[in-house]
Amino acid sequence: MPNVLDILKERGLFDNVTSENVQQALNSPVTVYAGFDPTSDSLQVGNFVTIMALCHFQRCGHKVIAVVGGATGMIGDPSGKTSERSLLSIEQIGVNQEGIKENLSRFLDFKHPKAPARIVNNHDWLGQFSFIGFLRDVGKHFRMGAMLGKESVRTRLDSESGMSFTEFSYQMLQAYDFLKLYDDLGCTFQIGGSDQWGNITAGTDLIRKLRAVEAYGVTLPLVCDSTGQKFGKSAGNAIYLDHKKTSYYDFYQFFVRTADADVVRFLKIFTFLPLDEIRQLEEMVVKEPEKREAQKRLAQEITKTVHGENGLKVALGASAVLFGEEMDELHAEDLISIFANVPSVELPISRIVNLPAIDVAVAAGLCKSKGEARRLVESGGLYINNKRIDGIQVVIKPSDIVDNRVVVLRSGKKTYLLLKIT
RNA sequence: GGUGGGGUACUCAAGUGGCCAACGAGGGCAGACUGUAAAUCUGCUGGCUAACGCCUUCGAGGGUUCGAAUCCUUCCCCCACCA
Repeated sequence: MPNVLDILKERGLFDNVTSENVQQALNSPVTVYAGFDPTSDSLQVGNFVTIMALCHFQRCGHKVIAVVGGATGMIGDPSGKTSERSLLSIEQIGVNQEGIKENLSRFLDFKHPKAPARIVNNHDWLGQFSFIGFLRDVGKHFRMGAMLGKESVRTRLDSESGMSFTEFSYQMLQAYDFLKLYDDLGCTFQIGGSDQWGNITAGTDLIRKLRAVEAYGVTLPLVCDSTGQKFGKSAGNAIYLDHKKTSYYDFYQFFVRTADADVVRFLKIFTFLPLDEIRQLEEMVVKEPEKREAQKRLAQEITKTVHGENGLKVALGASAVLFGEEMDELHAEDLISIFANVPSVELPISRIVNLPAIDVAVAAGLCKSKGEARRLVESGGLYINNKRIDGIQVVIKPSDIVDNRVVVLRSGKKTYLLLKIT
């Protein structure tokens, strides 16, 4: 059995460990957990690093647990945040938790005969506590000095915005999660982003103190692109795993647009491709960067994992057309299938024909306001059926509606939206 | 509880009675160039309007004034020190 730590290291998924004994401890099967915040009903590609790491653990024969932070999500982790976040309702967290379960099932094997992955919700145990009970049973074991020394606490205390007691308490909750998982499921490992260091060590400390057992933590790098931006955002919007939130096409395209400087690193982190194969792709980036073979491969691999063969097919089809020929000879059927499950809006014909293009762009949601639509046209960035609109007075003609059924709206080079006539 | 500092658009940050829809930077959007890359250059970046212009916005409310983000007042919130 390969040591998972070696794999993490060679794939650029390793940041730090809490103990020198980690490598050795991983020579035999262990139980490992990672937490996921239920801030949305779908995970984002920003969660990939943690997900991939969990996958590698499972592939190496370890038991993996995904913890949905149903309770901690109601508090808000201050780590890596500059300001306190708003609290989520219990109902919303329930909805989000279901979505996250579904997302993870695409990566982790929950039916593995020997070591099936499992998902638990920390609200199941943290929700049981009374305030007094928690302070007596858990809070008693925490020292102020250690808590105040945490990076996440110090940065916030030094900042303008300060920190509430609620957030300050977060580390105790996460530490208790770890303890609980150790007691109930024999979990001795926690993985998380490098910003989780303080929370993870809070847990290993608590377990050592109360159970006289060494528990371990492995932190993963915070993945940024070559411009220093945190990985996973496109135009400020997160890329979600749920195709209703991020279409197959947009998902695929997000990865196709990876910069040359990042693509090899991302292949290692976000795919299971053998390193030999990645090296070959690396050569192609150097020799024929304009072909974008590595980027395409990256996008294909990830899209296939997340959305399956079918999702990939849709994304490839759409990409081929939209970055290929004119769409004059295409019919409504083609367009609808190309745009299957991608951003599309239905409008009655009365809100389209003979109306200014800018009004339609707003009605379809391509632009937020008429002013924005006007500016878009003035800068030459609005297209109807891939033809540039060259004046704010241009109206949509009946002939612009392909087969009387659809209109393709486009903003800039790559933002497409299909308008269906009802 | 006391004293002092602060709350400005997506973010940071100027502005301290009219020239402020509000300097500047970042971010974002669009255009050019290109390889659906990077870098660079250009325009835009509260709402409505073809436009003149009108409307809403500077923590919240009230007030002074011909006129306030700017002055007064009450309240809320944050930071620092003291208790």
